[in-house]
Amino acid sequence: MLSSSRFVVAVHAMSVLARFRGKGPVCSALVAQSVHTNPVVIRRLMTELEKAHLVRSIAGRAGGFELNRDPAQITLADVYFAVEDETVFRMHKTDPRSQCPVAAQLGQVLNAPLKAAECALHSSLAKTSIRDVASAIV
Amino acid sequence: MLSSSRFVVAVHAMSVLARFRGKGPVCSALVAQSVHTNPVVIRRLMTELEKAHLVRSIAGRAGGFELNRDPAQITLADVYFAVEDETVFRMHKTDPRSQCPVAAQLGQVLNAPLKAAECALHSSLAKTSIRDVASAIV
DNA sequence: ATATTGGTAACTCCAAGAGTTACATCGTCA
DNA sequence: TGACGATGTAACTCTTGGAGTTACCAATAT
Repeated sequence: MLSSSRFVVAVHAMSVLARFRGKGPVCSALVAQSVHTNPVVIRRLMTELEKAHLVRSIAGRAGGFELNRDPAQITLADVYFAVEDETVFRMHKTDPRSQCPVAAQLGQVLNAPLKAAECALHSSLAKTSIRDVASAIV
Repeated sequence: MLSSSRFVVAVHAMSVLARFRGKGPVCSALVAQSVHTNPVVIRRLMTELEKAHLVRSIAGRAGGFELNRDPAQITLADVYFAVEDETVFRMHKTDPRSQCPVAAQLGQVLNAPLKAAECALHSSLAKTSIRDVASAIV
């Protein structure tokens, strides 16, 4: 499985937005300070979250980012799959015409169980919402 | 989530070993040919699988690798966690003394749901054995 | 003895994330 | 309407980690 810290950072950012909900947009610099990173990194993440309709951006002066839905309606699964576009399992190159039947057929054989595992991960992450996370923070 | 192709390659190698089970050890060069990689890469992987007691190595001439258990008793979860030692989710650095309560507490708050998700992944992968994989290959 | 195999160190190569700087663009507000 | 403060994004560097490769030592069957 390939993992960066993108997912956790995205959850972090979404939690900040949740806590500022109703108080106007939050600028990337403020989120970046909390995450302890660069504003551009946050904006790039936000671009992906916006594509997934989880946040919206407001341009211009006094602009920033807001959650695009009730935080109770945004789950960790939503965030995960918005930001980690790769599939969970990375295949190596297999040659379907290989002499070795394992090399030739492994991809197809693993397809179902790996999909199932990805589904299980999704279901588990879907049980926790951004509201759950944000409200657990004092 | 951080993913390399290590997991899938390990399953590939284990499947090859399963098919040669009872016919003596399989050398790294043969596995490497099937996986289409370098024998050293296979040996390095095998070292990790051996630490997890999934395979054993036989040194010297006519040596190689064998499964260390009945392939029906080795699951994809065993292989996954033998080879992807990282936890599934990578945290960013958080400062517990941060002014921002999100930064200070996020790690602790996410701990349980992320553990649960990792568990769910484990359970799903545990449903498929190396025997299942190997026997699905003609 | 010798040939063949694993074990492992040391190095290079490559890809991807993260960080940074710079700048165009947008929209508010004085 | 003009300036300011924000996003959007390109371009670049730095770092990290996996993968590939070469080389050589240790082990062991023949």
